[in-house]
Amino acid sequence: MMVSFDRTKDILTQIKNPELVKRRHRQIVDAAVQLFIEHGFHKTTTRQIAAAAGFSIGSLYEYISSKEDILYLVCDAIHAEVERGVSEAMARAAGGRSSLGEVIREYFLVCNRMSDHILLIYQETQSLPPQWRKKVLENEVRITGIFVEVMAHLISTGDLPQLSDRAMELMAHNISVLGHMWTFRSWFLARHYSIDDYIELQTRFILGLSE
Amino acid sequence: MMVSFDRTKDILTQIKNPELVKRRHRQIVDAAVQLFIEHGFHKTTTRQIAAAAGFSIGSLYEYISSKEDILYLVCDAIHAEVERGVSEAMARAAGGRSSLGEVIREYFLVCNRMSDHILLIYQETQSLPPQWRKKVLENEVRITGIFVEVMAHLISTGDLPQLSDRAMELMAHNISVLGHMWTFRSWFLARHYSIDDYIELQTRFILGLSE
DNA sequence: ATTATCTATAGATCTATAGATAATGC
DNA sequence: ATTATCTATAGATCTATAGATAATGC
Repeated sequence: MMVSFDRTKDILTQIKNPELVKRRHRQIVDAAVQLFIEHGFHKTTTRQIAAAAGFSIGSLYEYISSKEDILYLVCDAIHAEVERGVSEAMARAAGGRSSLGEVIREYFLVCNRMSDHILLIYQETQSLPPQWRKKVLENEVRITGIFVEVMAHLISTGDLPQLSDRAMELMAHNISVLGHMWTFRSWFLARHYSIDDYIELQTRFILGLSE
Repeated sequence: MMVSFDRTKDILTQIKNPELVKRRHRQIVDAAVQLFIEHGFHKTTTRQIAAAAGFSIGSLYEYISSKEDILYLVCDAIHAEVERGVSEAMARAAGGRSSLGEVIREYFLVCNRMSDHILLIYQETQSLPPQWRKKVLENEVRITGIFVEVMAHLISTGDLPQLSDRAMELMAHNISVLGHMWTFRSWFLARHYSIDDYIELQTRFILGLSE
């Protein structure tokens, strides 16, 4: 899956042409995502990344200044892609008479589609230097914030029962994490439930409906 | 926090005295848990582990045959400790007239107490060789299974509404993961909720009660 | 004699860079 | 002249083991 990218500005580089930097960063990210998913961050070497991106190890280091830079580019690109997916999904869900059920459905489908990428974030965020780990966690909060907004809107239109702000915020986190759960427990869940089963059962669970 | 241990049998060793092996393995685990929590598995060296455990690098390798062995011992010890905590908690919750609310409360308190350890499992399980990753994931299923049993019992006594087996199993996974969520989102949650707030709100959420 | 421990290091990486070469634009 | 790329390797680790030494039990 292609992941979008635009965090060039945070990374030091020797190269003058900004368009070129952008293109090379994209190549680096696309190569690294696949390798990290397959082997993990630590077992992937900078040489492998350079080779997969199609240039030499020397050139690679003209566009980044450390291996951690690559992980940051990767995490940020994944979040951008997830956020884009969620925003589009929200727009689609808001098309008809929007309901929380549809929002959950669209979001869980994004999680299903980007399963490997979300798992990667769970496993490797810790390997980032602190200042960048912080940025990556802020991305996570921003995505959760989308659900808060949707829920607040649904409450205002009466399509969702009244909730305190704190309960609503926690519910937004729950929705986020139950989406992620499909990715990090798929080794079990996917053997017992299809993604559609999962969505249906979890929607009932979240909305507090009995069967 | 001390973590218990009994997976000596899986690890090859040159040493004849089984009691000694057990004691050394425990030392290795106790040293490694702290180092892994602080620096992660990959950034911790075998020398650091040997030093923290109180013997030489040469001796360390008499008791294990690879660095991954240590990670396996650590993951297994953590699961044993969590499982012990959960079992005790279940026993306590079952003391009076047991309710799912009390079970959740006791379990979430275990997660709160073992926060760093649970986080470690989330981050480093991937670094295990496949056969041992499998064992670690089985541990996770076993712990979830405890909730399934409790819920089945509560349904049989009428203390919990009727549920299909699949819905019940998924609910057990949700309880597990929402407990873990307190550990891997504490960077956000702990700033807004105390553990008691968290338990109360999540209990309402899981039981499908309105406010 | 056997078992456990230690010291010293082989051997294998891997990241990051220096310096040489090629490509581009005036 | 300037910018981008490549090759070759310095320098720094780190895991795992070989061989020497100490401790234990008969």
